[in-house]
Amino acid sequence: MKIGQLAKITGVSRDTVRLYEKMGLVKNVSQPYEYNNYKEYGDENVERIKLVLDMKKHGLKLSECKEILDNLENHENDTEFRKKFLTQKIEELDKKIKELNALKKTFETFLENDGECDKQEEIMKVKITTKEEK
Amino acid sequence: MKIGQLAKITGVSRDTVRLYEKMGLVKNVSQPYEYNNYKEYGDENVERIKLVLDMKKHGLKLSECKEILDNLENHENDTEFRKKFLTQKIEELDKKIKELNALKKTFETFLENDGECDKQEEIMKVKITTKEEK
DNA sequence: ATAAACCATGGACTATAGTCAATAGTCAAA
DNA sequence: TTTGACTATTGACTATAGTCCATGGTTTAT
Repeated sequence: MKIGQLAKITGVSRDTVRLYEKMGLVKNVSQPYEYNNYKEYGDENVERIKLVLDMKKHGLKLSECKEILDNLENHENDTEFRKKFLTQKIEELDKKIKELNALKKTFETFLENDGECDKQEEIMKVKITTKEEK
Repeated sequence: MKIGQLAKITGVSRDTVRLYEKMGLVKNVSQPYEYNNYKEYGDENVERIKLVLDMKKHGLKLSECKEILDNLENHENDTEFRKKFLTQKIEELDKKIKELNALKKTFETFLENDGECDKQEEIMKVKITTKEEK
């Protein structure tokens, strides 16, 4: 498929596809054909980009996404490696989920304490402590 | 407290504190004292920065963190507003948690399918489809 | 056939979130 | 008292993740 179609399907801009291509997140791209100078993008790039967007959404930077894609693709037959690698990634996700739940709880505490102020008194109130003396 | 102490407690650099101060994430900062040109930072900034780091970790940008802090601090007595606002933030967190769980499931699928290839064949295999003809 | 929409490439530009260096003054410990 | 650590401010620099533009060629629909 051509770049425009790939961009459209995945919902990113052509420029973004080109950036991802340069970074190695989009692969299996043909050389520009002689007869029209256009390039052909392998279909798997749809899934690659979607996975990248998914990971990016949760704070992974593109270099980290690349590392993950590379590790999975470069060890297709090394079951041991993949198992270790994926298990680790899953653990990292679990950690993130826990953190998010903690943050959620923080907000819920703010909510609960409203009306009967308590914790947000500490945290959210601007105490104007103008120390002018030494 | 002075900037160095605030930085140390929260684990960010002095420069970061200064940046946050300029952005309004760190507040209640005195003018530089005449006798030594140093500034005094209110203690609440510890909690503010910690909350910012917590939110940042999950993809919120500083401007969004500021919006949240501002909304909470500027509506201390508007229980209705706070309730609506916090409820919405909590919903957003829930959405993120769901997304993370989905991503986790994706990785778990990769893991399960190892050995008996299946889905990752589609996604992870580089099919070298070198189309040279029109 | 011609305009609109597409493609490739390169470079400039933007926003975000910092970090670093220069300058200059202050504090604290040896 | 002098060195090292701290502070303020400004501006430059960095990395990340794009976007936009210019140029020039191609394809497609009218």
